[in-house]
Amino acid sequence: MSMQESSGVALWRQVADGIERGIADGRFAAGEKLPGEMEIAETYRVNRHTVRRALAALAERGLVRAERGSGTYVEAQRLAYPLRSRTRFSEIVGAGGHEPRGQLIDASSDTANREIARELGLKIGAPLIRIEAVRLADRTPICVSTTWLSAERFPDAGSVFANVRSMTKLLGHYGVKDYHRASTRITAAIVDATDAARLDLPLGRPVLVVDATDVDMLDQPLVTKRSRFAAERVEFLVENG
Amino acid sequence: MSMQESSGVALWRQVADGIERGIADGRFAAGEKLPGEMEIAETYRVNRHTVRRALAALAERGLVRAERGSGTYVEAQRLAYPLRSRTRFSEIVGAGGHEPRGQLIDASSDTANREIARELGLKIGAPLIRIEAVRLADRTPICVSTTWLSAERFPDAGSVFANVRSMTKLLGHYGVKDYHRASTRITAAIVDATDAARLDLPLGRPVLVVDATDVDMLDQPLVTKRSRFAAERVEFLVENG
DNA sequence: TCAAGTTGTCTATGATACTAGACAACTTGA
DNA sequence: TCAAGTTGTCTAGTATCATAGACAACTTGA
Repeated sequence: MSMQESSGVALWRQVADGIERGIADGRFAAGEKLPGEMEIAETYRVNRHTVRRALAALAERGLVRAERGSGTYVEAQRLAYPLRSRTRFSEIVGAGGHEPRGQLIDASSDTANREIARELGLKIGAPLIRIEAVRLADRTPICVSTTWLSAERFPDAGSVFANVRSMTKLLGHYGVKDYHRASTRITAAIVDATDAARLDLPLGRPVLVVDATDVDMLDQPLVTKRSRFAAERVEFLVENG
Repeated sequence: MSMQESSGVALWRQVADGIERGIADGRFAAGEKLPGEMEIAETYRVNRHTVRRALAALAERGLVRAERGSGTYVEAQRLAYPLRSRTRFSEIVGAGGHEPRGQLIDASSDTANREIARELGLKIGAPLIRIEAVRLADRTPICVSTTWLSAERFPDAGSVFANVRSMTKLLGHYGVKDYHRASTRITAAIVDATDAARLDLPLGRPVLVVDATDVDMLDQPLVTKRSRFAAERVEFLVENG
């Protein structure tokens, strides 16, 4: 069968636009499996290779993700993550209509190096508790963070976090009613092997690395942490002014 | 120079869209000459042939018209031609901001065939006056019409029309103060050679063929006519309700 | 009448788009 | 373990897109 008209818009682009419209208007929900390439080819009356071209274009933009042997899936919308003074993972994720989850990976003892000592207002070598945790929205890992707290001020913080699975609740357990972000530094890197496994992320993908320190209402440092966000799953929003 | 990106939209289409936008927002006024093909090619950084492809697409849609040796011109906006009970060419054209003109081509005697006799309420073979006229907006021919009137009721109508060049005025000359459209039938056809010359239209172009009969306030038939409109120059508006 | 500038048409070449078929690699569920 | 279904990757052929150059046909204005 021949082209009926030369519209000046490539077939693969027409297919890609059609699928994108389907995603935008919810006909294909986030995380859902698209029809097979063959089926798409039939509905649009084009060759399977043309469909693959369309899907490749969508994949490059992060709208879909192909899994060999399984299917092509609609990528979850990037989580909008506003960077405000008051930054609570659970609140941000909940506001996005997702269920926030936290999962303890490891809690151990550590001692303050110079940077952490400066951030927390402690002496170098001061006893610390280091908490490794992964935080998820619904079932999707969003970030892994390494959090350091003073072992003197927050004794046994590791087992407390294992129970409450939320930094906000952990601090509340120690009588901290409120806290806010004192400083935030953002860089990017390639995910390392251990983080890749924890984030369920292929090797080679970029992560957003966030170094942050939270303080209480008297500006006393509470915790400092380094979080690694799967770049393709979040979008930081900086609020100016 | 190579393509900077594969957008899935053909270059000629991008050029065509750009020019069309220019026409739509008035950067290229109706009747105005577009830049030369070479100049357009330079501004869009494409080959002249690519520009020609774009212009051909626009010409096919009637937006521009190429004149060999001279240039490519923006076609006049299609004349909005409402089809109402009260249909006066001069009023419609005047309302569009154009100067209505009429030009007598031929006036001759005729006799009523069955159709015309029925439309005008005459007997078959009744004497008629047949007027061939072309009607223009500014200097652009819009339509040619063949009008039949009863020779008994409108004696010498041909020479009267030659003077007043308006059907409304002609009827007024015979004491008809007002009239309105009784019936309108619309079809389409390909322009014939004589009409093509009168409309200044290339052969092969479509025309809208309108058969209409006007009656006076007592519903007595006055004139019946067949008009051929250059399809690319008008746009009939049917007002519902 | 002539020169400059315009659109129209031809040939040619390379890049890209689309189709077609085959098979490999992988996942899933029975 | 196996069969069915999925995506990934080849090769190949045809059509369209885009570029390039040359010249014809025509219009315009000096």
